[in-house]
Amino acid sequence: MCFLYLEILSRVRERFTQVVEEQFGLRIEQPALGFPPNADLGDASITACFELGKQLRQPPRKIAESVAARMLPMEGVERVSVAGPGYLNLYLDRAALAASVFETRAGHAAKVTTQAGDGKVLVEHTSINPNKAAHVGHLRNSVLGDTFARLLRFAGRSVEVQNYIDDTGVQVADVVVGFVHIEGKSVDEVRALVADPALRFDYYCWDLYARVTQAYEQDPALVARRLDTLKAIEEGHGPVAEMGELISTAIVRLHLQTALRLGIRYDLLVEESDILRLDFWKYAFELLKQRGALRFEESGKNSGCWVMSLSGEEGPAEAGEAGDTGEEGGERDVKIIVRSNGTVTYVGKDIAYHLWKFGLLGRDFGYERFYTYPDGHQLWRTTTNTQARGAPSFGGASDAYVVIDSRQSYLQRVVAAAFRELGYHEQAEHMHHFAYEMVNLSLSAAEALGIAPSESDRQRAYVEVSGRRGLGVKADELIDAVIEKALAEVRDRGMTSDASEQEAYARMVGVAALRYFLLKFTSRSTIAFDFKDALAFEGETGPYLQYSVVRARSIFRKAEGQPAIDAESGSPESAPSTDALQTFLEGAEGREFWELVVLAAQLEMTVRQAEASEEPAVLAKYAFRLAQAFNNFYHHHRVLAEPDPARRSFLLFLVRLVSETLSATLGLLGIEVPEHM
RNA sequence: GCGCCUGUAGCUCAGAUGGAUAGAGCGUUUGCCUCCGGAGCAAAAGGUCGCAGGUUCGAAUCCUGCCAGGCGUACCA
Repeated sequence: MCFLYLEILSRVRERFTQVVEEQFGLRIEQPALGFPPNADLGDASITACFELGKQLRQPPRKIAESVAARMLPMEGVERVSVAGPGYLNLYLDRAALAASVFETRAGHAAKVTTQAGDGKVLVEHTSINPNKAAHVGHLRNSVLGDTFARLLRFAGRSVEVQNYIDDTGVQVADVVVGFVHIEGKSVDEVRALVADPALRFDYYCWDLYARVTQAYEQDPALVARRLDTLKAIEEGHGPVAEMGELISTAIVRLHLQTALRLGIRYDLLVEESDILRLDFWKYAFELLKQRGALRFEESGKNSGCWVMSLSGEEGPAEAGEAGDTGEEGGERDVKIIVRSNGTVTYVGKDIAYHLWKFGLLGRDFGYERFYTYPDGHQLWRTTTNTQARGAPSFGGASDAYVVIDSRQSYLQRVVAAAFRELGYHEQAEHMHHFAYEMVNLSLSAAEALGIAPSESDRQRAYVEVSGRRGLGVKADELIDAVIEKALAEVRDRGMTSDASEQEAYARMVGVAALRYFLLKFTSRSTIAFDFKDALAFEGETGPYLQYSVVRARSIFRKAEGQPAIDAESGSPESAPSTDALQTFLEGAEGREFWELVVLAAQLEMTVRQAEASEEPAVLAKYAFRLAQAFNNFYHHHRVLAEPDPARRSFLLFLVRLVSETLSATLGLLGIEVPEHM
């Protein structure tokens, strides 16, 4: 029997619903639950009696009292009480919950899946234009996507991570223009640059891209070259296309390495060029026309275009919109999908891609092995050769998350609207735009980078990152800086003199600092990037979390070395007896221990909340609260010096339970824990 | 103009489905190593939750209107 919070709460709901139905003949859906402000008032509470009071025209407290009398017996719940104007508070069976959490964390119990988990979930993230080095904003995307994928897996879902590569877009074309028309380089010369070990090709392109953007402003002829170049790249043959391919593949490989430094991996790279060359759009276009989702404009400003109507995009719910009889006559809410010259817009390609994601296109890519990760994990890439065999089955998902910044909301809504127009309402519901806000530069960060803020920048107190202008913090430079700082700390503390160990620890600490920094903000919050905050190792930071686990593990290491402590209690394989647990979890001091157990028991519930709200920060905050609670405990109780063996055994059990929970949580955040730090 | 988002402590931010005394980190001030690791612990100070109404047993949270910011609304991607 499992007593983790998630299960207990659903049992409580069930029971409450049942009792209310028996007693009042009223069927309620999802009774409201809450958490009391402190453990004296209980471990969970039902707040539904207030709502019921209205319906039954009775005082909530009276209802709560009459229901309370019949809630028990219930597995996992020891006591029920009524408080205040009508809270129904539940006191859990402390020994049972503690033992259950321990069994689960120690891997003795079956892993809890927090939901039904039918079908594959696809998470698309990173998707950086392959024409320059990645910057902090891209890191936010990747870390959010990667963390979300990790917690979906924990929740029992089968997850496929895709990275969309816009290898035929204007941004790649711009860099090609730079090489060809500004630097006068040949394909071979660019190839030599890529191969040059002394040169960071992505940094080189970062600068070149900024130069090209500037050059466009001074030389209109160059803008014409840009169009030719884009066309050649889209068509896919000739030296220009070859150079585009060369650049984008080289940059993608560098982006993969950057992501890998933070522990981020992918399953599949989807290339836009393959979507074009396999005519995915043609099939999507046919489908859209067949089902009347697109309309050809014979006249007006959009004459010659295929457009999609966006009115009523929120589904059939809003029938009563009589207001727009104005001069535009509803023409306002249309989106051009096919231009008057016959070419398809970005949204069109995205519609085709998403149809494929859900297995609705009736077509598939070819696949080739692209990269093997150090741990053997295979990364695939799409190709036009659909005859190749041996690849796993990609796509065909039942849920798709797209991690893109919030500026893309409109386009995401257009894709969903297209699905509804096609009659795929179910799939439209399962398309999730995982939106997040930008990373800007704080004034001090801008200053550190030698960027002079404009007057309006000063007023807003931040500077916008701009790849186009070459303004921003390069991802690798930031990772270098944070690891370098961590290395200095690790050396200072002298935990090890082995240089390669020091480097390994510094890498883990630096990555933890950076990942946690990017995760602790909710995605709706704009980050004003500041070096001081991002490089902090104290307070609410990744290293603080790691440190907590390191301390806990250090106790076990020392415990094993003490002959007075037997192997069993030194590293408890099983929980203490029920009697012992009850004894130590009672009373004023027991309450302190109990609060730790409760917190640890809430991991699954927290993961579910993070998943449902599409908010990894929820999990990050949970990790911090758990670490704080543990550090507090650590400071107030000496485990190894405890003279009473039974009590020492219990304290070890508690340390084990919490540290296992915390390291599991850190795993979900992509944070590794070094042995020393 | 229309649409979406944001406004909480000096600074940076949490506050799921309305719930019990609005929290944390940083910074400031002050304590704590005879004790398993001080990247730590504890305490103090710091709040008209942008403003004004409304809904109800109860509002930082929901509704309306203002104010201030951001983003979007391309035959760009």
